[in-house]
Amino acid sequence: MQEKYHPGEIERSAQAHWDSTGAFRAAEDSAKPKYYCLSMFPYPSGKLHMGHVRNYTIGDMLARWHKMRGYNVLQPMGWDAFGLPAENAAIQNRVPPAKWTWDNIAYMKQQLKSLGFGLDWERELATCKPDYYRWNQWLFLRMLEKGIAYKKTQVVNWDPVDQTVLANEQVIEGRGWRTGAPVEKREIPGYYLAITRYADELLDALDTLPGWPERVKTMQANWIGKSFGVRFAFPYELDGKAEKLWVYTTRADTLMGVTFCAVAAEHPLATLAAQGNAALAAFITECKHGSVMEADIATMEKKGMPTGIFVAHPLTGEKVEVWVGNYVLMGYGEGAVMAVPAHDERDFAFARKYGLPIKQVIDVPGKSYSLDAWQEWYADKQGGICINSGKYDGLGYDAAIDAIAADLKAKDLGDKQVQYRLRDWGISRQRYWGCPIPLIHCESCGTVPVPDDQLPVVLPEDCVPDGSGNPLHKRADFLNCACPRCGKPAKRETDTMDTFVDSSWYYARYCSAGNDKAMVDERAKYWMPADQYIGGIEHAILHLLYSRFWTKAMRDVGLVDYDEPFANLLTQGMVLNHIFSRRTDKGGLEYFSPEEVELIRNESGHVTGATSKADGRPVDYGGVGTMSKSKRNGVDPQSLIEQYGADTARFFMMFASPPEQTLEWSDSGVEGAYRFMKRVWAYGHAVRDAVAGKPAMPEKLHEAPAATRREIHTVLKQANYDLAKLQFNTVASATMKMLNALEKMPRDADGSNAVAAECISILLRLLSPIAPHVTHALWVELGFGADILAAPWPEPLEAALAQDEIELVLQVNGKHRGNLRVKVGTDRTAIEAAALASEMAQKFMEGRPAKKVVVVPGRLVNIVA
RNA sequence: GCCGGGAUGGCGGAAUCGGUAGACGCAGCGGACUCAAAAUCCGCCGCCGCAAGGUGUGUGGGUUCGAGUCCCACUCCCGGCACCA
Repeated sequence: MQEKYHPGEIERSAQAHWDSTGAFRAAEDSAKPKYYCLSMFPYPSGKLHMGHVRNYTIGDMLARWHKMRGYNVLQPMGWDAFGLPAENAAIQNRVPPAKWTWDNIAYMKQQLKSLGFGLDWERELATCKPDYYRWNQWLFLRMLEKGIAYKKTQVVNWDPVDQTVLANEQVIEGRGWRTGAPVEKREIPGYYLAITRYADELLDALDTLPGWPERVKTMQANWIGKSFGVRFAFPYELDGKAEKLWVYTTRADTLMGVTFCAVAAEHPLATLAAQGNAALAAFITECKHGSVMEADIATMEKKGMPTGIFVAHPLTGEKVEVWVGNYVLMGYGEGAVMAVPAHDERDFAFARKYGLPIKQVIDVPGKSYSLDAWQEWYADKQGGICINSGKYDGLGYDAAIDAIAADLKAKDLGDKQVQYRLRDWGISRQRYWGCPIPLIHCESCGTVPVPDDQLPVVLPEDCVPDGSGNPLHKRADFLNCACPRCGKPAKRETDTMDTFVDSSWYYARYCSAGNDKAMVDERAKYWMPADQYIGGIEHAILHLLYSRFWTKAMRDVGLVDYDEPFANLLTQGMVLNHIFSRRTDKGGLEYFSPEEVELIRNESGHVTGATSKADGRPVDYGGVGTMSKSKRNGVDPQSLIEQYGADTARFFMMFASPPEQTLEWSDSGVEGAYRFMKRVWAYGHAVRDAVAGKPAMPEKLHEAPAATRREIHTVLKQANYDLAKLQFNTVASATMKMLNALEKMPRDADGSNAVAAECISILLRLLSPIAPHVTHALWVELGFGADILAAPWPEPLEAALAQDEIELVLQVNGKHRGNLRVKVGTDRTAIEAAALASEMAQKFMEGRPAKKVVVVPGRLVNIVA
């Protein structure tokens, strides 16, 4: 064994040991309690980035910690292998997405191995493999049978130049990213999953997840957005026939303040009014431009135009004009809203812009209403009472809604209704690199499901998309088939599934690896639900909600017997880096990686801009943002691993900040982690002979070794507390504190060898989940055993922690003035007396008598003078 | 815009229940070793001040013997917003 620290050799040898002993192969038949440690699988974008290193180091840390605490641990890994970046790479390099994806997987797998993660590779999966995605297709067909999957129209971003559907990400300021052409909204048919049927269960079951962060549960609850309101109609006549314009509101108490209604551009009333009204037709066309993203819609200028159509107020019969508003969405609610400008901020702004009447119907005592500016209280539900509302005057929020809903019901014009913000999950994608939707279109039989025995519908792997639509349209061998019902020639569906489908159940498939007869089997019942799920906070809503829904759907098909997939959730913060971009000639956006630019900083060191190293011209600085392939701001950990080794990379990543916190990337500081690894290695060698003698701990230790031992056990106690909180940065710093203390301990006093032996064994075990290679090598070298993974997790000893004096903080009037040493167990009166008698207290009391003395046991004394 | 989160030295961060603000590192400064450099080791290190001391946790208020921590109002930054994953 070498005295100098060579991480490359140490790490190769430790990894070879784990491989040859099958250290991380998980078996179901263990008497130990199981611990399923699951990290979100990566998209194979090419190389690992720092977010992956952070994610998987956290997971590996938890897995190894639990293994040493006696759990039967499963930690699998796989690939979220379908998706848009593979098509983008194909457009750029003319390489089939399949080849690009498999090459990336091979490279990233080798990177994961070099980081020493304790993964069970025998359960590896990739969602782009037919033996995986056939089960997406199979369950989709079950959902179709149960009516959970159904067809309706969806609104998509349409690039009129490339003649293709764009992802939201591909729309930049309302234009196509490649063509720069203004994007249009287009309605096309697609398949939906009725997640809203599970809305109540998805909401209520959040209470059964104590191991989930409150913030994630709050976000999901708000996303589901259960509201109690009133669905009612404004009656009107059309060609002599009675019609109704339906709307939904949570503010029925303000119904008497309605001064107009607004409908979406796609609403039938808008279409009707546009006939013979060229201006309105033009406005409706204008509304159909722009992106479908909610953020864009919410921030764009609110515009509207009257239709000339009037409906009747359901209670007063007064005429109310219908407007078309660009902010009303057809796909949400009824595609129409009532407008109460006096008590809704958006309606208020809209009414003021177009000179529409504003009628105050809610009053809060002590406040005065003014049309000059919107005030927060106008929308207050709690303190207000109805005014200008006829028979409802004087009623509060709840009473008014009850009365108004009852009157609407009596007129058969509406009733109370529970509504959700959550919408059904549209899973159709007009893209090539995804799981084919297993349907066949037959001229005689219509849409026919592919029979189970013909699954999977295999995606051809040799297509190369060119940016102008789905290449499957040109693949005769894929497209043409026989109708399963009548046998006549038919066409396959070319839409593929949203990749969120793939990631909604992969964790259950790890547990049933290799089964070609069933989606999941008995083994899933052993391992699921996952005891710990770890992944980025950016998945707080969509991926986690879809997975919860998919689990319930699988349960209802009888595949699994659990209700929720993830018992405990750790949402790691994003790893951020600077973003640089430049507008292309066509109006698209080109990103620059941080290595390709020279930074411009202001006096305080903040980045304000940059220039390209290639051409010297300025690039736009977009602030910091999450590391992503598309923004080209990811940092490849490979150079770190090569230069310093995996242990340093892992240690630094854990040390840098607590897991849940956002981390702005900077590689200064890696040196410190590397220095620490070298010091651990050197200290191990320095005490090797002392430890080899297996020195016994004496009954009575000398003062110096006793103090060192107390410090190590105190730090260990804190570290174990921090581990339970999943606060790994202070666990890393605890190992540094331990080494500092051990290095300072004089090695000649009686018992110092025994303390060194005990404490280095504690240090190595505490450090092993973070830096498993160096600790594995030293554990063996120092003769503690053949495998540190088999060693028990260290616990602090009470005997080592005992002390007879403690130091209290002495304050005068709340200001820290000194310290006070007292024997353990000194009573309050004696502490007060000692405090008052102390020199510092006398000095700062300046002769004033003590009005009060606050004693916090074990902590401080505060004299109020 | 809406929903969720965050802000502490030059930098990353620590401070468990409201009780010594800045643990542990990075950077910096001074020193030792060296022909020299690297590596390593020792010391200093929030700001103002010679010192005593004062001051300090994004901003402004409040509660308390005592506030980074609790309350109110605000600013900026990050994540999500349903076709990035």
